[in-house]
Amino acid sequence: MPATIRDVARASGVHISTVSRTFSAPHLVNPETRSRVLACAEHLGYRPNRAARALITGRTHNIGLIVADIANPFFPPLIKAAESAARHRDYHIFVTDTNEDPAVEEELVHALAKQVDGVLLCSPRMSNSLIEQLSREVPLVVINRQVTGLPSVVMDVGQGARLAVEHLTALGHRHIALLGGPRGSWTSREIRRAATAAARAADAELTVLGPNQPTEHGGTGQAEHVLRLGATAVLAYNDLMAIGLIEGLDSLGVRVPEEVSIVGIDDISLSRLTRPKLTTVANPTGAAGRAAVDMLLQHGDDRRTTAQVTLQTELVIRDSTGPAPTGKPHTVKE
Amino acid sequence: MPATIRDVARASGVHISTVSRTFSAPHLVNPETRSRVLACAEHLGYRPNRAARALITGRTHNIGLIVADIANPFFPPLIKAAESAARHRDYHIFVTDTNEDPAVEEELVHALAKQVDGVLLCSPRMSNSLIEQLSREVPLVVINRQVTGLPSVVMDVGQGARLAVEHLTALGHRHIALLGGPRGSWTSREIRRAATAAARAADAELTVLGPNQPTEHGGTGQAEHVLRLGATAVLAYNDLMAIGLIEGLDSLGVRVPEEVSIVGIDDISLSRLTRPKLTTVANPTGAAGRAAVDMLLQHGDDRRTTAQVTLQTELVIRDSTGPAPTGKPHTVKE
DNA sequence: TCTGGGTATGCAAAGGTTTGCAGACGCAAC
DNA sequence: GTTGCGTCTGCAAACCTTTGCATACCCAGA
Repeated sequence: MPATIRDVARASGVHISTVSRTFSAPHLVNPETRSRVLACAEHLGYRPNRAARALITGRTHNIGLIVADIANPFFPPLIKAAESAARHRDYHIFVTDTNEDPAVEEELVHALAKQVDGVLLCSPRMSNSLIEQLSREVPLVVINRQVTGLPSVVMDVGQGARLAVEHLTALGHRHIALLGGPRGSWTSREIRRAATAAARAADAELTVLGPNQPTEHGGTGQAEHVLRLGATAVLAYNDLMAIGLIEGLDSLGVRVPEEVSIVGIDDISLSRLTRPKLTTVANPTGAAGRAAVDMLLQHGDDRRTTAQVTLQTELVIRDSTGPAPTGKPHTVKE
Repeated sequence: MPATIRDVARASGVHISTVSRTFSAPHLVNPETRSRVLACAEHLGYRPNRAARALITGRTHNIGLIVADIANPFFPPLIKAAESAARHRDYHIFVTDTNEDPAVEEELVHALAKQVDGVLLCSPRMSNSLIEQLSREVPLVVINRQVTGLPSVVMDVGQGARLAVEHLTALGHRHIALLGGPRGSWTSREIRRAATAAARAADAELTVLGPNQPTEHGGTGQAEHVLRLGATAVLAYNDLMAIGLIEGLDSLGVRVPEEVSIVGIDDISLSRLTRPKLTTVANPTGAAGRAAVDMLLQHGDDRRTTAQVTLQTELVIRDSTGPAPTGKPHTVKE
């Protein structure tokens, strides 16, 4: 039903190669012929079949972007920035969601390969070795993870975690709980590493809780646990969990930050809307999305580039952190 | 570099057609041969090129999903439901974002055509005639809009708006402001139509403000306007705007719902997190996503099906609405 | 021994496009 | 009247698969 290059050639009385050139190398065809061809194409509603073109040129002008959970407000700004960067270079971004499932991740890379010129793997949950293996199938740029031999963009979440812990210890907190992220998360390991070191340096106790689902619910569910632990401050893997934790504590009658201080990570827009407003580590997600697209596209087919970009993070102090409570710790109501 | 069907054929000593059948019609090939071919394929890391396959079968097993703004929490549940429905039928969803720009919308349809078996057009901002025209290029299912001759899935937002207005008038509100959505939105027009009718029926006054950006910011910006108007209740185009409006009123020192009642639309998860919790019209976004995928896939190539599905909405009463204030209306602080 | 049927494989066209090469043509210079 | 060059266009191969048809073979039945 849709018109092909052959239809246009027939209608305008030229060979298909001339039609092809009219679109992809206009300077090679006589202006008169060109306008005739264009008129016929217009009239027939012809559009080059991008799949067929890609088959021969090897370029699809598409980029795949795989994220762990599109419902997590952390991702949309990154996605939008990537889309904007791609659009400027005449590329399109196809976003897919893995539901935090490593198996789906792998399958999506396979599905995208050959339909895109490269894949941005955002917060992958699968193993490094699998990622390396997949990178032989399609060019990969990894975001929120470092994989040796592969180009990557990470935010310096270790530094952020350190700043957060220092902020809390400076407020007098001696026992901090860390709400870990999901299994397989590089970021979660980094946070843990840095937070542990920072706590030790300040001679404070740090207890790791997890792994947890990186959602509001994952935070809510740990509220009781945090209280039982007797921690007076919590660093959460992300803002969503921090917000969930605030909710959970609230419904247990515990006030934030008077009784428990909470720090999130990401600085999603939502963190400015909650009460109290969330103290959090700001991640430059937009810059990360742009950088990833740049890295993928910059070096054409030259896959040897394995630059690793690290973006700075920043502690944003709002209302969910305060001085450690004096007196004895709260108790869980039975 | 990546292995093709030819490499596998050479390695296993059979014709390429046998390799092809090993993957797409295994029962047609001798078990012995099959396992030999599979071993070679495995060893070479061969994966069928989906683009090439699509070229000949005409099926890509991909579905495009175009949304107006991926950062709007309204969409992710819909996206996830669509993905899940698609996955069950061995399809993949490619999501793209238009930044609320009709021109980008059109371009994306063109880009997706031939790379997908159909496109789910979600909350389109372009004209009906353009949509019809594009539907000749690739099968389309429209969500959140009715276009004659095209399959569509809409939520009965008119009913929702009516319920909301009735709720407000029952609370004694005589002057309601309606925060309209973006230009080109079918939903916005429906809401306006239904709200106007419902207000007239209750003998209340309804003032339409807009068009507005369907974001938090779009709501914040209208706070002063609403006050100046003297309206005691507001129905917003979506929850994001409602939340923005609450913020805006809050910073003007106006209390919700004591002085102004606010109703949103969508019931995004965020609406349960704000203070006060938002009264809103719940949209069955998940069901809409699933229904759209079903409609697209159900009828194979039979494009004549133009079923129009309407899903029910529901008013969820929370804490942002209350009795109309007695006494004189508030005044804008200068 | 011949026929018939079933199974496994090969052959080649097809799908829509790009692109290196070669041919056609016109024109200027010698 | 050649030669040579430049511009435009056609030819056909190539990209990687799938699939209808033909072929080859084996085995059973008569």
